[in-house]
Amino acid sequence: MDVTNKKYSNQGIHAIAAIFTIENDGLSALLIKRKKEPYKGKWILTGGAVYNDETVEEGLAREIYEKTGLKDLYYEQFGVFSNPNRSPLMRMVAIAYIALIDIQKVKILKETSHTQNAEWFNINEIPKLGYDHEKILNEGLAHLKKIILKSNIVKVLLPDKFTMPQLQKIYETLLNNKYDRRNFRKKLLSLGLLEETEDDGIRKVGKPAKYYRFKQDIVEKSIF
Amino acid sequence: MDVTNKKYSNQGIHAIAAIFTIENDGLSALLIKRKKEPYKGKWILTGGAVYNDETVEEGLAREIYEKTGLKDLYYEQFGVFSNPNRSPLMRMVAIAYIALIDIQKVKILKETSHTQNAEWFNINEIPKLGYDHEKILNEGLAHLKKIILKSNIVKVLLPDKFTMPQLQKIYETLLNNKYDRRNFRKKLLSLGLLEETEDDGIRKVGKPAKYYRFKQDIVEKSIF
DNA sequence: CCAAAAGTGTTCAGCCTACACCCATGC
DNA sequence: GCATGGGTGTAGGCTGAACACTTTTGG
Repeated sequence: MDVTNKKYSNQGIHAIAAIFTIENDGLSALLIKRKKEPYKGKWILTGGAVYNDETVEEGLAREIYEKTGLKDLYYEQFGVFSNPNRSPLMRMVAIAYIALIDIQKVKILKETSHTQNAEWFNINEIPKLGYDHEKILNEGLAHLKKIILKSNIVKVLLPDKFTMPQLQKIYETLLNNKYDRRNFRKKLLSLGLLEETEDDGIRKVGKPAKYYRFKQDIVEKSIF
Repeated sequence: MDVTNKKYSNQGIHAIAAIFTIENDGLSALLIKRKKEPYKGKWILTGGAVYNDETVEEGLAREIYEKTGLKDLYYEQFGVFSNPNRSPLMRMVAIAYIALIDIQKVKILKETSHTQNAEWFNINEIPKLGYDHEKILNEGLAHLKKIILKSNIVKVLLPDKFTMPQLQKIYETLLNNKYDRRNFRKKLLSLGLLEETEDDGIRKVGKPAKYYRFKQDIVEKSIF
């Protein structure tokens, strides 16, 4: 192709992630407060321009680490946003991902991280966002709800060991639904993805729950 | 962002489609014979660089029309290929789509089109492809097989009116499976997506089949 | 011993699977 | 009238939904 042709020059790629986690009070998304124009002072999703020598996913991981201190997230590409005017300075095509992380990993990091400008927002309390990020976040959320049904992706939102009630709560939060305790347990165990593991010794009120873990990594399998 | 920073300069976007149709002898993909270096003489998928003033999907539709004469296909984005060396002249990120079209529309076009370099290949007889297009085609095919289960996407592979056996054959081809005629009919009718329509008058051997059409456009609904 | 939370089993309905015979047409 | 291809119904097994009581712990 003709490298100097004006039709193609000055294009760039944005890698952008809607980062989600589950907190006690439900699903949360991570937002960054922008420090520079354009959209100075606005909340936006995490991401940025991809360098020439990295894949889009490498660029995304780098941007997330630089801006939030988080790493080793689970990523999944779900869309492309390419309105020619979506970014004011030059033509940028956004490649959009959802990224998922277990809240416990976030908590461990929080004490040492450079997250002064990053904050978790409950999904029902998202402010207005800069760029086209509101659209990206909404489509990312829809994608998350879809994939939660079709694989054991919840694995990445949970600690290594977890109880049935914890697992059930995540499905109920994400799918905005209630399930019968007995049926839920039967269903999840029948999928053959879980194995029982030993108690973690922490005692709370009530009968202690059994602990489980996922036998294998992410697998495509219809959950509901 | 800094528009002149070397880290970001000289990037471009490829929109690339694995175009599929159903012919009598099964699923076929459209390939283009490349006329220039690099990969001169090799078969590749349809696509090309996106202009500054168009969305990726607009660029894709334009490229497909320029190179094959086809238009009004159904598109669905399924992946991003961004190995920094995937294209020799400059850094190009490929945004990959599947595109689907009814073979009858292709036949009508064929007589007048500029498709000297485009040819349909049965999916089991694909030659070696240039660039990373073999990988893109394989992942596109996997995507197609997935979505066929979850929506009435077959609509775009069929003429407006079709018979149950025609419909069944498409599912069997794509899913590489056999279904019982009675159960297939029951299942498809129970989804409520089809309505009976009048015969097209064309007579062949055997008892004439009833004709159906889809009541509405593409809908997400689990088919199997 | 009381409150809190988790574990457990059975019944019913709807759906999927397997399966064989009759019917309308062209030649 | 025969060959070709399409249409149709039923019985059994499986899966998902509804539902209430018992068990273990902390205080």
